[in-house]
Amino acid sequence: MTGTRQRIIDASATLMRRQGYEATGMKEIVTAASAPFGSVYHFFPGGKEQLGAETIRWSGAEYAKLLAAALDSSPDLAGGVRAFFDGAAEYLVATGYADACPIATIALEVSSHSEVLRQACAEVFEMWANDGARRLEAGGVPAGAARRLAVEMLALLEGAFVLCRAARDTEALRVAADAALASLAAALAPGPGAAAPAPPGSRQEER
Amino acid sequence: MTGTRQRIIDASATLMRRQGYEATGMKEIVTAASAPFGSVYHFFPGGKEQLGAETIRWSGAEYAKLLAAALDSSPDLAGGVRAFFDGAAEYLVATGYADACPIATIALEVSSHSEVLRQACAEVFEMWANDGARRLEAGGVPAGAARRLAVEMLALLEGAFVLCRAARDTEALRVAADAALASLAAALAPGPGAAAPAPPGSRQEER
DNA sequence: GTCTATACTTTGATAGAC
DNA sequence: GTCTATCAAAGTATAGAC
Repeated sequence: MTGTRQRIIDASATLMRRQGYEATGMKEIVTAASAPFGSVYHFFPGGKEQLGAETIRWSGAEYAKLLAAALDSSPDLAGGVRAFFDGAAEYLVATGYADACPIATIALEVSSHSEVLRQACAEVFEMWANDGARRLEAGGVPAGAARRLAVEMLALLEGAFVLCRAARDTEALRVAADAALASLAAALAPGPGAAAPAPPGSRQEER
Repeated sequence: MTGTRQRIIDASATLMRRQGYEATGMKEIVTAASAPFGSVYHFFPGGKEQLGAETIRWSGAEYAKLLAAALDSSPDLAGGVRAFFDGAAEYLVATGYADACPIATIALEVSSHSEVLRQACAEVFEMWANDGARRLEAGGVPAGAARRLAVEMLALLEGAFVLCRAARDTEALRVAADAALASLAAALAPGPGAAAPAPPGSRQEER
């Protein structure tokens, strides 16, 4: 049995992921969490902003686990990256194009409005980029290129989410996945200009 | 002297670009537009949703002009792409990381809430992708790769905007620009595996 | 600590004088 | 067509009984 406090965060995360921060009301959250209205101010005396900050950090940690699981699902890096993008697209379609990045909507909404929430989003993005860079480096990407490639992949993912949700179509995610894999292959190649051998089992695109 | 109606759209575009759709109030808009409150319902009988839709379409068309101007500023494609990303980063910093994509925040907010607004955003993104693909093709990118490359660049741009606004840092935009130029160079290369000659005057990165 | 009732503010929207 | 006054509803937040 999960506690009331965590149920509130769960409900907040689900609603804010789909609707954003501004459109999600405190009453809506406690209703979805099956909690009395007063509870939210008992557990989060800082009000909506505190709840928002905790929602962002919790969602960010959960999504990092998802990323790790996808990368672990394949022996080679390319397969893991492909699995993550494929899984994101599948989930997006399954939820009627509602559930993409758990914090991107909030990030854009609050960046110029709440320093507390903006920073919480920044920390989550930074954690994802760091985690990604470490995994890339462990998989053979040169140290000097790992961070750059991780940020590139994250930007491709986030941008594709924006386009896919608006279009109700997965084209952008498929394009982003191919682009991410092509950049990965280039980074894994021994030298610039030389063609990288395609890892076995990966659907390598040529560019 | 611009009309009241256009002044309202201007104000709406500026505010929604920075704060999004939900956080921007009708009263805030008419105040910024120096218009009486009743005017907004005189010109936009459909209320906030109609004003939002017109704001999205107008902002989208304006941004398309900006894209065209950047691409026209350089004789070669790579220089134009570089100019656009550089200009976006410069403007972002100049506005205190407030002004990035004019419609991305709205797109994420309303995608699961208003079909009218979602479609308006989808049409704008589609127009940008189409414009981009045509320019790429005119610049020498093979017909089969132009659309894919345009969508990739758009995703890189949108994703970088999300990351840059949250981090208050231009790293992601710089990474996205390099990635876009690398993909462009690969698409312009005569055959896969062969190195593309760097166009004169462009700051070509090797990967 | 759980829950209800309510205070106060702001929202989108309308009516109607001019 | 311009502008003011106002409405009903929803927003966040608080007080206080239990």
